Amino acid sequence: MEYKDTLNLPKTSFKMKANLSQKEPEILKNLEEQNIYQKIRDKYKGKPSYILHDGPPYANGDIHVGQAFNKIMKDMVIKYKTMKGFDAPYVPGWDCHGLPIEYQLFKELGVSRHQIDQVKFRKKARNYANKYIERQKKEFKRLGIFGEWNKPYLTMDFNYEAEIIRDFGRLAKDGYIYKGKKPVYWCIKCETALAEAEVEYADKTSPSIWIKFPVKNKSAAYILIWTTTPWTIPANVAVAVHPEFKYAFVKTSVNGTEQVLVMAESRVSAVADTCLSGKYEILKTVKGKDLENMEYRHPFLDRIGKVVIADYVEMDEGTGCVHTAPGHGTDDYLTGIKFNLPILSPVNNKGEFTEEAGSDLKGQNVFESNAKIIDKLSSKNLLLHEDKAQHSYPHCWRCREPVIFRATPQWFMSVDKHKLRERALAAVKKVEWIPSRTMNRMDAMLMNRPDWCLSRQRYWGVAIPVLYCTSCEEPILDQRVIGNVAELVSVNGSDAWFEVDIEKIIPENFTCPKCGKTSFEKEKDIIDVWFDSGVSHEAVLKKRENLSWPADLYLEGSDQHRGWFQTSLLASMGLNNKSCYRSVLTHGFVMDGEGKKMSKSVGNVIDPQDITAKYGADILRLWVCSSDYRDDIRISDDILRHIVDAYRRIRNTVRFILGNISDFNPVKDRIAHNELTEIDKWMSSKLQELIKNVGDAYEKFAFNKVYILLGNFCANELSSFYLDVLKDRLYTAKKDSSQRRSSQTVLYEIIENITRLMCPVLAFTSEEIWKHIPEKKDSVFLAEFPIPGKISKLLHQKWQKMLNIREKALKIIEEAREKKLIGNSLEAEVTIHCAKETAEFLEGFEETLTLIFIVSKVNITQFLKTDSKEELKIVVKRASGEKCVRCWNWSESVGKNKQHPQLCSRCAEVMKGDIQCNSVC
RNA sequence: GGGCCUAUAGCUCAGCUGUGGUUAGAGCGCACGCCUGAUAAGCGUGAGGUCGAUGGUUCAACUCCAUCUAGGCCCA
Repeated sequence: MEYKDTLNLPKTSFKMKANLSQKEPEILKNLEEQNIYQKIRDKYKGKPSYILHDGPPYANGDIHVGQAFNKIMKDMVIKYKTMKGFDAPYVPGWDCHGLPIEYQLFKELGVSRHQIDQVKFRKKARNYANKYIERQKKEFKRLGIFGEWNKPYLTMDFNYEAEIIRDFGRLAKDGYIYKGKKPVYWCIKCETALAEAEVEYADKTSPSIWIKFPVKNKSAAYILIWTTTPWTIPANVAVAVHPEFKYAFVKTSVNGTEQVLVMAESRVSAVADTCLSGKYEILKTVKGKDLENMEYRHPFLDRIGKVVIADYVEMDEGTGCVHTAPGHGTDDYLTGIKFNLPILSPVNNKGEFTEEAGSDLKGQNVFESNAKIIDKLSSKNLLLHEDKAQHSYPHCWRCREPVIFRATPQWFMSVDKHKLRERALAAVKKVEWIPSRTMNRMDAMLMNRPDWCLSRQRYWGVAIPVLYCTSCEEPILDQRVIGNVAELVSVNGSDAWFEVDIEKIIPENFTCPKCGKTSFEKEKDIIDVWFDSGVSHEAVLKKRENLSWPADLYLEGSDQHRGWFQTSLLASMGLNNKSCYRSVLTHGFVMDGEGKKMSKSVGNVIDPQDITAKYGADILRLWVCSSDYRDDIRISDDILRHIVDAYRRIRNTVRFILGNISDFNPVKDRIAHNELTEIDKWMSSKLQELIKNVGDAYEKFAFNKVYILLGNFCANELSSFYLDVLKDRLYTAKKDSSQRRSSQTVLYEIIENITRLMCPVLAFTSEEIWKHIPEKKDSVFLAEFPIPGKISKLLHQKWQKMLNIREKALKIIEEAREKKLIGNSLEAEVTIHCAKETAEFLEGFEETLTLIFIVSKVNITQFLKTDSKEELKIVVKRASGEKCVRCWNWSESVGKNKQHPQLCSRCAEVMKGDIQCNSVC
C-alpha cells in the first residue's frame, strides 16, 4: 500500500478550466427548463417589493457593450435585492417607434416618404422593431439576465400606445399642451422636415454680406451685422450682442457720407480691412449690455427690431452684432423665446417666400432670392460690403440639396405651466441620486431646458390626437376625441388613427368650437418618442399587476439626465405631481482601453457577443462588477485578460475548497461552533466580516468594492494563508478526526457563503458551484443573501499579530531558500527569539505554530535582558531528523515506529486507526 | 463655445470630501525563486508611482485654489 493513498487529497468534479462559453448555455437551458424566474417570483410573492424600472433600449441593431453593461448592472441589482428578500420583478422594455427605424427602413427600401403609403410603411416598421426585439432579447438572455422576457413592455404595444394618447390628453386637459412654432431642418425639394441625423454637412458657397441696420431716431447711425444667409433677413427681428464685450461706435465715411457704425470693438480692424475704404475713428465704447433694447428699423420692411444680449455671440468672425431670426436658427429661436420675440418664418413648404416677406419677394425661392435681397439693400444704401464665402452647410441626406431652417407649427408641453419646473426641481431634491453629485447635473439641465417640443413630422410613431377644423384651421384638443382615439388604439394599435374614417373619432354633434363648422381633418404629426418612454411609468408600472408606482430605482447611463430621467420626471410631475422614481443611479459610458470613445471608423469597438463567445458572460459580468461606474468605464483585450485572471483565481480557490469538502456531510459531520479549533473560529469570524463588508457594498451599489473584497479574500485570507496552512491537517489527519471536521465545517461555511455573495455577479459560475456543494439541491438563485454572524474583534487582533510575525518569518525563510539552505519550507526549523510577552503569545498557539509557518519545527526562546535590541530575531536552519514520506514533515521520530519505519510518530498514530485506502483499488 | 464630470503603479481600484502633516496602499500582472499532494494550479520574495501639467496659498499639498492639457456626457 502506498502511504499516499492514505491521505485525504482534494477530490472534485468541478473543473479547473471553466469553459464558460460552452457551459453557460447549458446552465441557462437548465434554468429555463425549471422556469427559474417564475420560481423566484413564487418564492418572494408577498414580500416587500423592489422595483427597478427598465429604461427601454432602442429596438435596432445588436446590443453593444454599453447596453450589455447597463443590463448587467441592473441584473446585479435585481439579483441582489431578490436574495435580500425583496420581491423584485424585472420587466425589460423596448423603445420601438421613432427615427432610427424609420431612417434604416427607408434606406433598406430605397424609397422616399412620398413614394410609400404611411400605413404600409408603419406595418413594415413594426415588423422591423419586432425582429430586433427578438434578436436583442436573445442577446440579453445570454448574459444571464433574468426577467419577464416572455412579457416585456414595448412602446408599440397597443395598450401602451393607448396610454401615450391618454397621458397626452391628461396633460392637455390641465393646460400643459400648446401649439407654437419652432425651427426645424427642412428640405424644400423633398418638402419634408428632417431630423438631425438626416442632415449631412457639405461645403457650399454663399453670399457673405455686411448690412447696416438704421438705428431708430438717429440719423446716419447703424448697427452693423454680417450674414451668409441673406434670405433670412425678412425674418429678422433682433440683433444679439454679447453682454460683457465692448462695442465701439465707429465714425467713418461711406461713399462720401459720414456715418456711425456700431460693432464689437475687437472686430473693428477686421471689418475695416474688408469693408471700409477710408479712415475711421472710434468715438466711444460701451459694454454690450448697455446696448440692450436699442431699437433699429428693419432694412426694408416696416418693422422695428431691437438689440438683445446673448452669451453665444462670438468675436472670431462677423461684427459681434448677430442678425437674429428666431424662425430660422436654433440659437436665434432660443433667444427669441427668452426675449419674447416674434418667431417669423415667411417661407412655405416649397421654400418660397410668403406674403409676409413683402409682395416683391412673394413666391420666390429663398436661395434664388438672395441676389434680389442684396440688390434691395444696396439700393437703400444699407449694404456695406458684399463677398462670397465657402462654409460647411447642412444638406438633405436623400436629395443632397441644401436645406433650410424653418419655423413650423409644433405642439409643445410647457415646462412652466402651473410652476411645473419649480415643482420638478423640488422633486429632484427629494430623489436619491447615485452618485450624489449627479443631482447637480439634473438640476442644472432642468433649470435651463426649454419647453418640450412634442411633435415630429415623421411616419413611425403615435399620432398626436388633434383635429383641425377644415374651415377655420382651428386646432382642436378635445377630451372626448382623445378618449375615442385611445379606445380605438388600444384595440387596433396606433395605425388606427391613419386608417380609420374621421367620423369614428368625432363624437356625435361635434362642431368646431371656434367657427361651429363640422368638417375636420386629422393631425399628421406624431409624438416625440421621448414622450413614449417618458410615460413608461404610467404605461408599465401602474398597469402591471406585479409592479408598483413609483419605481425604487432608475438605472441608466449619464446621457439620460437630459433624456429619460428628465422626460419621465416632467411627465410624472405633470400627471401625478410626484416623481416616478425614488432613486436614480447613473453610470458612465464604456470607452476603449485609452478612455476614448468607441467608433467603427476608429476600429476600437468591442462587441459583447464576441466576449461572450470567447470568454463567457461571467467574464463580462465580472468586468462590469470590477468597474467604477461613477466615471467612464474602459474595456480592452488587456483589461479583459486581467478579468479572466481574477476569475481564475476565484474559480481555483473555490475548486480547492470543493475538493476538500467532498467527503463532508454538513448535516452529520458539522462541528459545533464553540468546539472549532481556534484558527477555524478565526476564519469563520473573518468570513462574517467579509459578509458584512460585501453586503454593505452591495447595499451602496459599490460593485467594484464587492469585486475587490471577494478577490482579496480569496487571495489573502484563503489561498495564501488559511488554505495553505490547512493542507497538512486536511490531507494527513484522520478522515473524520474532529480537527479535520472542524476545518471542513468552516470550509463548507465559506464556500456556501461566498457563492451566495458572488451570485449576483457571477451568475453562471455560482450556479455551477452550488451544484457541487454537498447537500445543495435547489438553484443558488433561490438561496438568500448571507447575514453576517458575530465578528470577534479579539480573535482578529490576535491573529493579525500572528500574521505579522509570520510575514517576518517568511522573509527569513526566503533568505534561507536563496542560500540554498532549504527548498520546501517544510525542510526548515524556525527559531524565534523574542521578548517574554511575545514568547508567551506564540507559545499559546502550541503545536499549531508549525502549521502556521508551514515548517517542521518552531522553537521559541526569550531574549535575555541584554540582547533585546530587536523586537524579534528569527533564525532558520535545516530541520533535523528525516522526512516522513506521508506528511513530508521532517521529524526525529521517523524510523522509531517499527510497523511504519518511514513515518513520523504523528502519521504512525493516524495509521493505527482504521484508515481506509483512498485509492480506487 | 457653454454646463456637468474625470485624471493615483502595466491593469482595476483605495487614500483626497468644509477636518492639508511620518517612507502613497491593495489585488492582479511582471521578474526571480520554491514546490510538484489545488499542477494549463499553489506558495514566497522583489521591482514598479516626481499622485495629468504648470503656477499659487501654506512651515507643509496627491489632498485646497487658479490656469492649462487630455478624455467623457449633454447642449450649442
